[in-house]
Amino acid sequence: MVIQIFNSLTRQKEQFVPLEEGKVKMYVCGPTVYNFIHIGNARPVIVYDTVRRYFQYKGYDVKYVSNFTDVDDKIIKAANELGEEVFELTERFIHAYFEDITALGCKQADVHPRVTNHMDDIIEFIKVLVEKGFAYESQGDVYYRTRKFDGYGKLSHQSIDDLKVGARIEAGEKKEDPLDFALWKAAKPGEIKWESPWGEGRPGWHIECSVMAREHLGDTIDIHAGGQDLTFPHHENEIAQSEAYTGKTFAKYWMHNGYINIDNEKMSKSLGNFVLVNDIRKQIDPQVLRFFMLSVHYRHPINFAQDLVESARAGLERLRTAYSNVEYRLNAATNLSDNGDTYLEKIEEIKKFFEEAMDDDFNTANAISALFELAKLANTYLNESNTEERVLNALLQTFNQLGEVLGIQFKVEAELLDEEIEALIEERNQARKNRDFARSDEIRDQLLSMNIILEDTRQGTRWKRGL
RNA sequence: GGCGGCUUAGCCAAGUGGUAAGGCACGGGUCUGCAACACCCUUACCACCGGUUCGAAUCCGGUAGCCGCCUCCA
Repeated sequence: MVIQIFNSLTRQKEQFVPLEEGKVKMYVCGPTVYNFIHIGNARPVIVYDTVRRYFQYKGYDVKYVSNFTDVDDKIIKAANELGEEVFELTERFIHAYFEDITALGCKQADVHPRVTNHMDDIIEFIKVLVEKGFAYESQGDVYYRTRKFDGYGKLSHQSIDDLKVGARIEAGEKKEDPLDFALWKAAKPGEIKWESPWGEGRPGWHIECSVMAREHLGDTIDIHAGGQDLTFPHHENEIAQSEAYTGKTFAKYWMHNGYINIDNEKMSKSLGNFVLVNDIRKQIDPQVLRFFMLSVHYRHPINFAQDLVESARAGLERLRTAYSNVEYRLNAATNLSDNGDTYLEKIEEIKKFFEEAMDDDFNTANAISALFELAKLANTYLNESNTEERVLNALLQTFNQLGEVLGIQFKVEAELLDEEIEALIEERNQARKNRDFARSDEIRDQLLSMNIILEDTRQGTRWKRGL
């Protein structure tokens, strides 16, 4: 099957055809590193990590690039407020970023380019745009001449004149046209700065992505992705810069994920309802957060609320329980059943359903429903009196394969109980044999208070930790 | 004003022409010493109005409500 991607550029689902057979070149706009990331920043990281994982599952060789914006106004402001050097601040939050996304089950990109490491490339790029007449210098700033670029507005589907209506016109404007945007900004006294043909300064916000995408992935890339809010102006401007520079298509497919609301309200500074990944992942299992995010289609808004996360938690727990129950049964497989093939076929059907869901514009909500089907199948199988290792193994393997695509682990690391707890379980089983249920219930409650949940089965007493 | 999105059961959420996946919660049942896990059963006037069609949650038109973007920083 072929993957269909909803392309923001055409506003349609399109078949994914790679530029180069078997390869995918992806660029995902990364964070401006002046603070810890919040869950709104985390959504694209999780979503596109999953996209990447699915391409890999399908056998593609993916080159995944995601930048760090490590110099910009917000960073300079934060550094000033904290009395910290810009590079110290950014280094600190880049480190924190990796910690956060790793906890969320996201792999690092193949390349994490930083603006400050590409200053020469950026200056060179701007120079070419000036030479070609797509940019002009004005009092130490350099601006992009949007009127000069024919396709301006094609991503946000706005005509340049409509855009102009909304554009701010400010006094003392150094731009020729209000729609023009800065490629290079002259440094103000005391600000971090780099030498350039236009004087000391630093790059504008949009130019970095054009430069770094080209540097690491080439003139044309397969997929360029980011949050919906980046469509305009950021991505529109990237297209203008890159296509003016190369004369080629910048990105074939544009993907944009929806926003996150907090308790049905927009996350905003004024409301003070920012949820930092660094805080929330200490309260909620980050795997639950990831599972929660993937339970909604990536292009739709998602509402972050305690009861909804709790419901996701319960769902993930159901999947994990099914997984560990299959594992537990592996020790008691009789290999006597005669309906193993039927189950193996059903597993294949579920896998197919999963793939069809993911092929259809990465419909993770449906993909997750396939996992619930798998759990139900596993549970039904475990109710059979005879089970075969090959079926149990196929169930576990499928859980693992599909979980790998979503970045969700069902397997809980094997853990040895202390002798004390083992002894308690043993004591309880003795008590049960002796029909001393008062004592056995007492022990069960005692273990429960240690977050150890006991489940009695025909094959013995199994235990798990609460999620 | 321009462009776009959303409205499906108590809650969440799939579903773009053939009378509604899945999850959470609730209720009933089976299993269990009791539980837990699990399984079975039950639960939908698809915002509203009109149209196209043999047939629409799905297409078209309209209405209502909610939401996003329309250039950072100064």
